[in-house]
Amino acid sequence: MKSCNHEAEHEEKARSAALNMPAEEETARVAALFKAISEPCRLKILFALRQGELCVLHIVEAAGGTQSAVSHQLRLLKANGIVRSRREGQNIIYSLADEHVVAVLSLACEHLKCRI
Amino acid sequence: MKSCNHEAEHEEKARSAALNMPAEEETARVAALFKAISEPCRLKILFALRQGELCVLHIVEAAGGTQSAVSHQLRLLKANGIVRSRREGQNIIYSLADEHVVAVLSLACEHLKCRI
DNA sequence: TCAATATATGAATAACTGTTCATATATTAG
DNA sequence: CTAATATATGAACAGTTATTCATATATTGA
Repeated sequence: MKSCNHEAEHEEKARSAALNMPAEEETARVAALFKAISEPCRLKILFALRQGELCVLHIVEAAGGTQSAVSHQLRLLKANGIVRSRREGQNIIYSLADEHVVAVLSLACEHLKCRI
Repeated sequence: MKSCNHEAEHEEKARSAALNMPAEEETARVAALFKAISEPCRLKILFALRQGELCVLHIVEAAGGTQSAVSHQLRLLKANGIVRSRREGQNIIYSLADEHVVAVLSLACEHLKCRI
């Protein structure tokens, strides 16, 4: 495998890109955040939570799917610090974890021309 | 499965969330876009392309991995409208497809405090 | 304490995805 | 035309992930 022989300008870009490539760990962390909204099932859950905090059954109503499937996804989202939860009587109330998450969802909404 | 009996405010939110939930197809489309940057291997490729257009081997240099793996990922990215390509002699030159993609990557960079 | 409700979770399965290896295609130089 | 270079791609495999089913736990009301 040999480096292709474009104009030097391109070589320059390649070097620059390699140099500026973020650290492995950072890349993985951001990738994980985006992964949360890269599956429709989770994206819907997070969209629902943009309305404000919701209990599990209300999330199920809004986002669809079975209680079990939603619960599994919520656990995953929580494990990745994307949602948080608190108990209120019989219910567990979920909400978006931080502004980081809100910002990413806002961008998604812009792309969707979302009216939320 | 019965609707939980929170305050009416919560019921309201659930209805609103269900009502404002984007269409299945739109959700899938956005999910696909974010999916592209939800795996380190692709995220690196896209970061490299923020420098400007690059041929495959230069992408390999910058993002790592084998030529074959990168080529497979490029095909996937192109199929999803995230990168585009043009031939220039022996080389195929790739670039980010549109401002949509640039915006998403910028957000990722902000989260990373990326200096690109 | 007992029944009902809300939520979580382990195990199994099915579907999906990334990588590798070998090979094919396309372009250019000689 | 031939050799070398650049890129693409099919098949196989491994790893990951979403869903389902059954069941467990926790809370409340009677």
